[in-house]
Parts: sequence; C-alpha cells; structure tokens
Amino acid sequence: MPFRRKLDDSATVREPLPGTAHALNVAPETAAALKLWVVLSRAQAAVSAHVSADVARHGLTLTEFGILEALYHRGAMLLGEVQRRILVSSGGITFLVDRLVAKGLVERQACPSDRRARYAALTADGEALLEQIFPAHAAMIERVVGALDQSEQEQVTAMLKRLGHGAAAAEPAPIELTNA
Amino acid sequence: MPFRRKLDDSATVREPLPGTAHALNVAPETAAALKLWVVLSRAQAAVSAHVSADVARHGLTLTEFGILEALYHRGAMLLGEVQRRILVSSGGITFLVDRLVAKGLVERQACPSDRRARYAALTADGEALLEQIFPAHAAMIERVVGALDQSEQEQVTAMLKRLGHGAAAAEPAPIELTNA
DNA sequence: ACAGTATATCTTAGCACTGAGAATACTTGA
DNA sequence: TCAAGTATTCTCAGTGCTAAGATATACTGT
Repeated sequence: MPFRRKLDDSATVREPLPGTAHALNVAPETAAALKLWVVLSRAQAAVSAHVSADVARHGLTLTEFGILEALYHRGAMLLGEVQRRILVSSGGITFLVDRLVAKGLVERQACPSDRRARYAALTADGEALLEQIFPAHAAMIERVVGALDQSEQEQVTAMLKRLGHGAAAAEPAPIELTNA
Repeated sequence: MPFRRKLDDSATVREPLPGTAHALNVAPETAAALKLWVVLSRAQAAVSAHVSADVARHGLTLTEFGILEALYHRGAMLLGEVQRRILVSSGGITFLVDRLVAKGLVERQACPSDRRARYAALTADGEALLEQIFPAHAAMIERVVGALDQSEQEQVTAMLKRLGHGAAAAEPAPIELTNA
C-alpha cells in the first residue's frame, strides 16, 4: 500500500472561508531561519518514516534499534552512556532496556567498579539479529537519502553538524533529558 | 536551570568491558548516508528541544503550535488539510483540535459545500495569542539556527528540501499517516 | 434512482516515552 | 569518620500521539 498522496484538490470547490490569513512578513534572515526549521523537520520525518517502517518489520522501535546499533558498534555500555547517546530520559532507558531484555536481545551486566552502574550488552541472539539485518538496513538508508549524491551528503552533514552543535549550545533550554 | 552536560568521564575509570564491538566497515557511500541520517536526527532534535521549550511556556505542544501557526498564516483550513500539513494521523488531528477548542484558541466551522468536512479556524483569542508570541518565537529560532549564516541556511534548506522530497517519494513505506 | 466506492471526521484502545521522585552507591572535604 | 553532595538506575503516573475501525456523507456509473 504505497499511498501516493493526491495533491490535486481540484475535485470539489469548497469556498476557502478566507478567515484572515496573516502574510508572513518578517525580515528575510528570519524567513530563512523559519524555513530551515520547517524543512529540517520535514526531511527528518520523511527519512524517519522509512527507517521506522524498516525496523518495525523486525518488531523493533526506532529507539530500540538505536540501542542495539550502538551496542553492536561500540560494545557493552553503561546505561547512562546509552542514554546520552540515544537521547532518551533516564526512565526511558530503563524501560527500553527492559523491553530488549524481555526480547532476549540485550542483557544487563554488573559493573565491577561501581555497584550503582550497570552495563547493557548484546546477547548472542542480539548480535545475530544485528548481523543479519544491518546490511539491508544500511542499504535502505542509502537509497532513501539518495536524492543527494555523496559529496552533497557530506556537505549537508557538515553543515547540520554545526547547526546541531550550535543549537545544543544555544542559550536557554538545551536538551533536557536527564533528571538529576 | 541551564544544565550544561559534563562530557568528561575522566572521573572514575571503569573498565570498558570490551564486549565485541563491531567496527562499522561499509562502503564509504554507505557510511556517508548513515552519518547523514544520524546528524539529521540530532540536529532536528536539538532545534526541536528549543522550540518545544519555547512554546511550552505558553502551555502549548509543538504540534498544537504548528496548527495555530498554520491557521494564522493561511486562514481557516479543513481538518484534513491541517492534518497533511502538520503530519499527524487522522485521529490525532481530531484530538489536537479538540484540545485547542477546549483552550478557546480554535473553533470548528461547518463546510457549506460538504457536510462531512469541517473547518478549523482561529478564534479571536487564538489570533491574539499568535500575534503576541510569534515575533519572539521567530527570533528564537533565528538565534538557535544562527550557527549557520543566512546563505548557508539557504543552501542547507535547498538540499534538505530535495532530500525530504526524495525520501517521501522513495519506494516502499513512505509517510503513512491516514488510514483509509 | 441506487449500489458501490471513496472521502472526512470521530472513537476507542493502546503504546512509547517523559518527568518527578526515590533508592542506592560513590566521592569529597572537614 | 562521617555528613553532604553527586551520580546511576529504577518506579510510576501521566501525556501525546498512532492505528484500526466506525460513522456519516459525497461521488460515480449504470
């Protein structure tokens, strides 16, 4: 069910009920910023939809997959490290790891030097699963972002990295995910 | 409570428990695509955190604000139009508009030519609110994306637009939000 | 006219995640 | 040595949204 959105609303003419539209009249630099925000969100959502659908076929959430991927590529990590890397709340990481443990893909391991801390690590099943699905996953992402060629992708990546760091460092209300 | 994250984990040395890290060895074009996806998500999240926090100060969700903004700048719209513009499910738009109606910011209006359809329109209160908060909101976004100068912003916007359209059009599992 | 199909919204159940607080363990300075 | 402060994880209630189905209305071909 590919669902191609129909953009022709030429079907029925429904008087648009004017309802006072306020033309966006702001300085051009403000307009550029606002447009960037909108386009950034839409692009992320569009790619995200594909990635979500892909991992959902294996019964996984995007966030769950993010954890598995992190553990696969970096090995066992403390829950707090995973949390910061995946950008979820402290409650969220507990919940997510619980779920992955229930699925038999991840296990908790005690930290020998700090008894408060716990490691999350892939089980053999988890490793096997990632080994199996990662290549197709990567290929799919490559295809979905294929509207840009590799050098364009690298350009955008570099700029978005600056943008992201700038935003994260910008004055009030940076990413507030932990609660301690 | 600005919460500056401490990135020095030099405090305690906790043996990293190797745990079989799998080096990401893929073709460079695949690596570029994967990195783009990660950076795109992080940048979006970083900006989103600011925008969310900003609208939350007025008791609004990001999505709610999106609806108000759309109605402010384009005038009354059919629920379905708002839905496609804001990218929420059909159930979601009903719920969101209900909430905005309860807050007195939006009202439903019958469509004279199609009795199934309803318009969403700002109330006088809704208009007043947006008139009051929009300028500061726009200024805040301008500041948050300020790591890029205007011409860089325009470049990124153009590329992200292509990326987003490409992704939305890419073969299986495009954005699937309605349920008909 | 009328059946069949498509469209627009609403209803209901449920899920993924957040936020605040709590329990425990580590660290540091007096 | 111990009190105060910090770090790490967990608990639990609440929130914002999605998905699937229901209902009502409109369109289309015969």
